[in-house]
Amino acid sequence: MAETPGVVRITDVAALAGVSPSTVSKALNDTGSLRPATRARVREAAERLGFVPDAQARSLSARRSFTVGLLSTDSAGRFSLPVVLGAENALVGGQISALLATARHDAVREQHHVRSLVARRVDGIIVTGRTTDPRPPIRVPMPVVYAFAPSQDPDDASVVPDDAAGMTAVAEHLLSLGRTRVAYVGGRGDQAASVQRHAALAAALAAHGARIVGEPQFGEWSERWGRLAVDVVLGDHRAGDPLPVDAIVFASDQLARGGCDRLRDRGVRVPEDVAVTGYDDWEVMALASRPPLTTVDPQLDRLGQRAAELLLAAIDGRPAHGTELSPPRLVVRGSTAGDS
Amino acid sequence: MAETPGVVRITDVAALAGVSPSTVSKALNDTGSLRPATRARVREAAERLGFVPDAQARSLSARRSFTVGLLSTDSAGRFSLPVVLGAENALVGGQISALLATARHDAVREQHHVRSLVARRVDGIIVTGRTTDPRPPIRVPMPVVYAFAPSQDPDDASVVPDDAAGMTAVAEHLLSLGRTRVAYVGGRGDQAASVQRHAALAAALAAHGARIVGEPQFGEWSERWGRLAVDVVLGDHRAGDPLPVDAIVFASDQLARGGCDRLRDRGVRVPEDVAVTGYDDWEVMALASRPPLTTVDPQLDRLGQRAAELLLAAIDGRPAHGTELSPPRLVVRGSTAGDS
DNA sequence: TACCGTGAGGAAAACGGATTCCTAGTTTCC
DNA sequence: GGAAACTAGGAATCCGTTTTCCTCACGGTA
Repeated sequence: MAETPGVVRITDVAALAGVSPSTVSKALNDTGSLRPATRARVREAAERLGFVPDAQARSLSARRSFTVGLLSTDSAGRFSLPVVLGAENALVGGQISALLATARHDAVREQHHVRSLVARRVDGIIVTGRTTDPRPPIRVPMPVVYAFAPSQDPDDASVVPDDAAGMTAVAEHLLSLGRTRVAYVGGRGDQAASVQRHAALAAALAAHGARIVGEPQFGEWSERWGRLAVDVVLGDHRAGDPLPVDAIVFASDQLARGGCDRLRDRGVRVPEDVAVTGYDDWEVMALASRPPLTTVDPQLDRLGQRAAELLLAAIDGRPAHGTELSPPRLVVRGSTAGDS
Repeated sequence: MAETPGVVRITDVAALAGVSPSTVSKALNDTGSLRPATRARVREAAERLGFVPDAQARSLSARRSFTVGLLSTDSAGRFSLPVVLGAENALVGGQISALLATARHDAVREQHHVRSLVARRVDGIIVTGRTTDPRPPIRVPMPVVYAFAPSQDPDDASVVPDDAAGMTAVAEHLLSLGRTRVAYVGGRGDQAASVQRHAALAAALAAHGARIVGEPQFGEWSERWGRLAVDVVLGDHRAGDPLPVDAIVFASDQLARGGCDRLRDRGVRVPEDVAVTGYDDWEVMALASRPPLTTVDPQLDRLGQRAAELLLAAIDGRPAHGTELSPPRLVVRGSTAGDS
């Protein structure tokens, strides 16, 4: 093959600067001892030619690939996508490239992807999942950080959203508005997100002498269930009667949006009669809801970023252990406060 | 460095199969002349060990990296995500890995990513965008396929959703239901998706002797605008009066959902009085709408897959030129048909 | 002036594992 | 029994950057 056009090699830079390739390498990597003038001349030549060192050749001597794998069990990506993007973004800063591997919830495919990443000698892997339920660890000869879905092995490095902090913020927000009769509506009862959020809400309310009204309601993660759950919570309440609750905490924005719709249908005013909160800050839901939802933004991009930081540190020989919580952010909108 | 544990090399397979590395290579690549029995034995050994050839070493002799870049201008990814996933999926089949590069709508960052991909000697690049509006081409010394957002250069290989086909299907569906007084509500008037869909709808209706009632309405891609647009379309219509339209075609599911909500608020029955259609088949919108939306699924995963196929062909020396249309699929639900 | 230390830059080896000639050994068929 | 065809191994090859020596020149010191 003739030399590929458009690709600039270190020898081209060397020729333009009138030095040897090794000098170029030293100049660009700030190693060796060179006269400042030479260094500058080489730098300028590299700049002029738009030289970017060949990553493959680079990894040859460096014995690392400057590449990490992003393994996602969740191809649909409602949650893992922001995590992946956050991670990718943080990696770019460190001159690291991201290999995408989506396994669409299929163990065989995942195994295949893992092998492929190992074959490519990635420096590390970030594993994300579809839910916050702990997942089986992968066994690979390089550092791994689990993001969003933690590893079942508590010694592995994981970063998960701090749902307890999120729900505590919700509870304190509601209490500060004087709401004390709070109902909880979750999604699937077999998932950590439903259960943990309930537990955190109950604990936060209890800490201020309040508690959840009635049983927590579990169903599915859909607007439909949000609507139905409102009927369950309100029971046979009729317009004019005193309401059994003055706030409903939903475990997702979808649920909360369905809830708002149903409350409106039944003539219950939000937030005057009943305050409503969601979770996730999925803007397309939270903003389209009437009224817009007070919710918790889990800041998944930051979570992904943090996972990338931990992975880079591990690659650098400073591995982390255990599960780290990534802080959420309360977003107050019209469904609890009257101002919008 | 001692041999990294967990990494299976060709020598390991060779040892297990009791042959030499070169024999393993020939067996797995179907080259050279080997006894079928030997081939089978090697294959089994490779299978047992989970051998995946080191991509770097492979690229040494093959003079290609077996890696392609997925350059996305759209980090949020409502549309580019399915495209990227579809592409990634198609690539995996060809033993190709996907390097993710998201540029979040920033030319400088994009340039940086492009350089990085070139430095990694990717075999090709798939470029996706946030909208279907044509985008400036990138200049790189390897094949490029533009997916979703076509290149401004008509000679470049692009794959875009066939909105005309989608809207034609919508028009024919409505006409088959006897609806002839059709209004159109688009999103942003400066975007191709809004404008082209309108043109296609108008043309399809005209082909059957019908035409769009009133002016096309353009606004923004939100449920809010969908609601407002209904008021514009219905004008000062009051319950009981004959309606000015018997169908409203919205350019997105979000718009259509807002439209349905507003129609219901005003006492107009969907689909009995007015049929409603959306676009995108964004399930979280289309299914949560009351009634569920008849819509067009652009099948973006297939589009991404097709882009990957074209790229692989181009890498293989058979480049494509011009823009290819990727077929959509009409999804009929309760907002036009009564059955659900 | 001779010697040594040091700074600057070049030459060449190392990096890595799959691939691919080329050749030797083995079978098969007249 | 010999020649052709087949099978499989040995060793060179692939790539561009990094890194390790080395050399050479220069200046300071004895």
